[in-house]
Amino acid sequence: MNFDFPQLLKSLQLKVTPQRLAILEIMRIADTYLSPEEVQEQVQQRANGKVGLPTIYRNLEELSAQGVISKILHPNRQLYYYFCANRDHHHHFVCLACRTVQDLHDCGCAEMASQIDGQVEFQIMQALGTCRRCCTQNA
Amino acid sequence: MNFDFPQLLKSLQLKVTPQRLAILEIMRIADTYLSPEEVQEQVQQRANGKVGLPTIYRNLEELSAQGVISKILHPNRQLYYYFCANRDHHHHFVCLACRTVQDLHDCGCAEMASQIDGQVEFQIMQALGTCRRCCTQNA
DNA sequence: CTATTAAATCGAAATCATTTCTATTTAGAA
DNA sequence: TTCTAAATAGAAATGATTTCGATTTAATAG
Ligand SMILES: [Mn+2]
Ligand SMILES: [Mn+2]
Ligand SMILES: [Zn+2]
Ligand SMILES: [Zn+2]
Repeated sequence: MNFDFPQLLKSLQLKVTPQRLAILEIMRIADTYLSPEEVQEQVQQRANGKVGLPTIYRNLEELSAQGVISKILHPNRQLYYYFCANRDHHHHFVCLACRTVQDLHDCGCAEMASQIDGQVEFQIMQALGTCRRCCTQNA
Repeated sequence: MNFDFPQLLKSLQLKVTPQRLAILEIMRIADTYLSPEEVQEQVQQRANGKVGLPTIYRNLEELSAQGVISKILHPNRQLYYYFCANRDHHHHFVCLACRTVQDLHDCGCAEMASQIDGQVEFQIMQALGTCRRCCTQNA
């Protein structure tokens, strides 16, 4: 992954704004998935500058659409995003207790897609549950 | 699948109400996924009796939680449900154009779960796109 | 450096799918 | 038939997300 965010944004034809850089930096250092509101809080804490919530929503969605960050599918149906440095094709296991995310390689995506009679546009694949650490603590 | 819905409801410890039976019947005969509002419309058309929207929402969610119907993950983030008679473990390919659903067997769920360091509670897996029929028509 | 402009941001307000609430009804059991 | 927990109805609330119009700004060219 390219951690030169200004460069990254340029390559995506997006203007390099302080708001975007702040959002990207917060996502990069977060070790759990975050809601848009949480991203806003952290951006304000760190950068000490205000960023409007619509701006957060717009950018998180844009970055997600471009594959820079990934969207977490949560049972509560609200939006959460996670920055993953791993650029290889893979999926995630999400701990609902501590909000951490594990990478999952070895998926059956390709063979799954091969049995589809049509044009695949999205492939959703994600596991949810309780990570070992959280299992142990609450046992 | 047990198409004796009264029996099915009893086995799930749910009361056999006309509303539930109407919802189940509509879901069974639908050949596409449906939104709660669409279920309501069709229930009213067919049964000629009113069913409140909260009742529809509550029951669709309950039946989905019990595995009787499946929830469709749609990019617009609204709720959709689909009744699938196939009781074997499998997943779905959803056509966003005509709303039809294809069964997908041969998933890598098990091996995927095996690499997870924790307790899996949900496994989300779904493909979205355009079915061959729709591809052909719009070509 | 300045001018230009499309893109981006802002805050306020709107949206609307979904949920909650409470009174009433009803299925199922005794 | 009586009883009661479960289910339903309709009205109202909810609140995460989106939209809007005005303003600012990044990027480009001269
Ligand atoms: Mn990852
Ligand atoms: Mn199916
Ligand atoms: Zn955990
Ligand atoms: Zn189709």
